[in-house]
Amino acid sequence: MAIERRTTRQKEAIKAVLEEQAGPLLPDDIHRLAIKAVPSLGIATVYRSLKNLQEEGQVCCVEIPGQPPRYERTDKGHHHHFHCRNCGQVFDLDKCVEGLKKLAPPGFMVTDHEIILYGFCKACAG
Amino acid sequence: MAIERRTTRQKEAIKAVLEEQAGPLLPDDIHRLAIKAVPSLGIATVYRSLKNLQEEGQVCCVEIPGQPPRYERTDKGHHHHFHCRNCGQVFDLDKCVEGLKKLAPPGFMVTDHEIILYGFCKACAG
DNA sequence: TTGATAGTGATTACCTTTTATCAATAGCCT
DNA sequence: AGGCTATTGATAAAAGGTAATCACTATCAA
Repeated sequence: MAIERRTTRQKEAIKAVLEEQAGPLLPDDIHRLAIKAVPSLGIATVYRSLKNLQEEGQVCCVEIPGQPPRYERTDKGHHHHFHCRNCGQVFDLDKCVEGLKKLAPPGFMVTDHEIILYGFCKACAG
Repeated sequence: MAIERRTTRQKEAIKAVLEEQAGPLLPDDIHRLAIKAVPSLGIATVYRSLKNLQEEGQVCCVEIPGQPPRYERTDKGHHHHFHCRNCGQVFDLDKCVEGLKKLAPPGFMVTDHEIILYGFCKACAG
């Protein structure tokens, strides 16, 4: 049978951090934020929980080229990301664009896509 | 003074591979292809040459999320990439789309962007 | 042709992120 | 409350890609 899952303060804290946050977070960010609720929280537990949450489909992985994976809730629907070149933060973009499939050459089958905008966020551009 | 640069069979072979190839290549791909011209070619030389070519502006780095950097010539102009989920190859897409800057929230400054299509290339979809 | 030295190749070291280890702790069922 | 065992935290170690080392080779100016 499947392994019994127990509710722990650590897991709850990690889930809460992902719940509150708008954009995707690095494991280290999650650790830094969740440690406020559970000071003893270790980074290994963050990685373990993220793995479990991914398997359960509650969390997914967001990759910005050249950077380690970030994680966010899966319940946000189709969206893309903005990466600030100054502060490094990643923001969600809720809209998408049309005509992406037309970029592919004939014979190519497009199943999905990714758009990443780069620049300066409101705080860094101001 | 700057270090004197010498012409070698190794560098020429690496440049030739990048010249011929359509899409961006992994260091390992470059090695595998260039070794046909120079059988003794070591992987270290590939990394060294790529670094030099980047500094000289002849080559740039292309990153597909979750994958190690690939390299391609810089003389191809603005374009995007298609990543085949079956064979893993990366193809160039010469067109782009409009309205990308509109995806960013008010106050955000967009300097550049990246579009990556995923799916199956002609050979793998057929 | 020759000599100074940039370049090479095999290997090792490195760096960063992620996973494994393991004794100790803490959920949860009875 | 008691006991089984999932979970934790500190640490070591793995994994993957890249850079450093160093003795040897090869380029190129003289």
